Amino acid sequence: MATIQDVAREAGVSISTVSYALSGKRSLKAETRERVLAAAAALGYLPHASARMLAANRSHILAVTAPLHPDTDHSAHMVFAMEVTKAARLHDYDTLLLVDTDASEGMRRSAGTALADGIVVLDVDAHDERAQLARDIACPTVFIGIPADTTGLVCVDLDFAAAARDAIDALLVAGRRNIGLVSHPLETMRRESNFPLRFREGFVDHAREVGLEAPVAHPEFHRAHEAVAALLEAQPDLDGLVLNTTAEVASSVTAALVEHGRTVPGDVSVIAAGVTFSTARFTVPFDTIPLDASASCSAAVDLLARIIDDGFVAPETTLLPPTYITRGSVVHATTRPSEV
Amino acid sequence: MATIQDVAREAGVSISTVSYALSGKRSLKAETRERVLAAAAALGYLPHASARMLAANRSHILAVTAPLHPDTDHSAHMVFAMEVTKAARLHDYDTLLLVDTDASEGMRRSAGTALADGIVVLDVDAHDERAQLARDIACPTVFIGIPADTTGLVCVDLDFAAAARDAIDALLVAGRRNIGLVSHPLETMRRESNFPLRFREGFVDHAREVGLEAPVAHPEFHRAHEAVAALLEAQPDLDGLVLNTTAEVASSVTAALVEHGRTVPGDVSVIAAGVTFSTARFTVPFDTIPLDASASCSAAVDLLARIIDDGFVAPETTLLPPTYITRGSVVHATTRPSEV
DNA sequence: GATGTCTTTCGAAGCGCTTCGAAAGTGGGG
DNA sequence: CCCCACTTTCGAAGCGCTTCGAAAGACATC
Repeated sequence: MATIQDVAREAGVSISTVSYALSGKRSLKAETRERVLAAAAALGYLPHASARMLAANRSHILAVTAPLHPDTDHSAHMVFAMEVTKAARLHDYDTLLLVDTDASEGMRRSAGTALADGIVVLDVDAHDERAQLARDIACPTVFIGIPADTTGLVCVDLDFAAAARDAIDALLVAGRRNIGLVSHPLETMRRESNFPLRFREGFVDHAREVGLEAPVAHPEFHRAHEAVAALLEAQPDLDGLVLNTTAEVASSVTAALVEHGRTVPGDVSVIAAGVTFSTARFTVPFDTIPLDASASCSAAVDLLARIIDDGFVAPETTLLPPTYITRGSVVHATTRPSEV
Repeated sequence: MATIQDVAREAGVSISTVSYALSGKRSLKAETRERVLAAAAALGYLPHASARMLAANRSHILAVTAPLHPDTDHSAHMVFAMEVTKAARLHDYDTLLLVDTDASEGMRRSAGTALADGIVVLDVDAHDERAQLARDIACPTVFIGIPADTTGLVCVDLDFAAAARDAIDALLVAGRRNIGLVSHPLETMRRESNFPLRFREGFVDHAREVGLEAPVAHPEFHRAHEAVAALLEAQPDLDGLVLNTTAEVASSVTAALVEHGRTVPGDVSVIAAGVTFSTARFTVPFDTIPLDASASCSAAVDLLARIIDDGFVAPETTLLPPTYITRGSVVHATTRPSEV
């Protein structure tokens, strides 16, 4: 491996000149800079990562902590880890993956050894132990997700409550007033995974505000049919459905409704909200208010990079505004084919 | 952050003594070692990662390259990345995640800057560009998966051909002779993702060896029904089915067979082989010859650690023997309920 | 008492880079 | 022709650790 020494010799300059030519942190005569760059290219020079880290006191590494719960959706997990990694590369950071039991211990370790310049926390529970940890260690940290107590933290997430409100409003505009929510399994809620709670709360609150009775179902894995049955029991005139649930359940909802003699979107209009999966390939593609991993991760990493690079003091919570994607699963009540 | 200097002062010894006390690379008087350890603990000392890397010329970091193809199964992807990470921790390595377009460029970068001590390559195609890259860069690399040309590489994977043979043999033992294979989408095959090819080849070869006609279906995403129809067309007496396919297709196979008037396992016995997902929650749980991510990743990381630490010269390919999990989806042909 | 052998600890070099301060070179104004 | 300001480049310190060689001390042997 070529070192900065080799480049200096090749270009006939000192190593500090090489360093400045490559970093651009001081001005050099254009001709010198080019000679250095040419020499570096000729030798295939890449700076030694640890030497650079040590001297500059910056690792250009972000740690990503992604613990594993029994109900963790591996697919969503990976998407977030990947999106963080992609966003990080745009700021010239690499990402260290901390999983499993190592999510907390690794966070302490990578901060304590100065291995990581910053930390991105994924899959945040309401009472996540990593919240206190983040306060204790002196390492810039951004949460994707919002724990119960955000004091002293920096958190980024989709505004799930707004997403729930938007979903209800979209159904109201379509003349739907008997609206149900298919939420996540109770096990997930019990663990206080934060976003299903925030979504449900936003849903229930807004329903009350606009004067709706709005039942909520919490189907177990793959139990779409039972969820639909439960909602129809509570609300026989169900004409609007909000899905904040797993891909498995969502993909079976249309079939379940059909089995109960309801058409989609005529009898029941459906919106998937706060979900990471796409409904584009479903029998009936649903209007979606996505939890856009790319957007959340970009926002989080951008923030983190600013904190690390510029000492930016970020607000405790940054809520990303929801966006609405129309796919045709919401139609106005008067146009219901079944009423013909 | 406390440095080794602080520990040395606290313990009243030189920094080299601290280093040896912590690394154990030279013998010290027991009392001295304990004094040093106590001082280190009291100060909450953690060695500065980059300083250690620079001095020891070892980063204790493994890079994991996981590119993204359109048909990539995120879930399986994450499981592998996580299992590599877990296995790496057992050898005191952290893992750097390289995704997307960065899979190749990042491999070059992390090797060229000495950021990583070794590389684990995931999701290997038959003609993967990372194979040549691995030969070019001087960095220990292990492939999980087997490219077409393994010259000069180190590859670890489930013995898919053996898994296919075992699946056929298990069905033969159960008196089944009209056996079909549900394989992956043609798009996946075309990309030459290696394991579906190796499985299919093992299947076709062994079927020929034992004198079976054995049709193969390549359903697109979610098209289990069509695959079953195609196989029944080719083989109306189908009584054995091997699944080396996606979780979505596998989970719908039983329903598709039932729609064609076939019971499982009576009329058609089914084995899922070379798959990462569990069939435990399926309507009929299938006998499985799993592609065990944990086993593959452990084997790969163990190998890589030995190569890095001891200069071990590993064989080009290490095929892991398949294991058979019985779940009741294979019964002997004479016991078919439908023949009653 | 000198020599050799162990054990235990220390000092210092060096890993490859960044960065500060200063030296060397250049040119305009007095 | 000297001085000053500016540009351009260099030298050296230092980041925190590992590791080699050697010093210092203890003890047995001749």
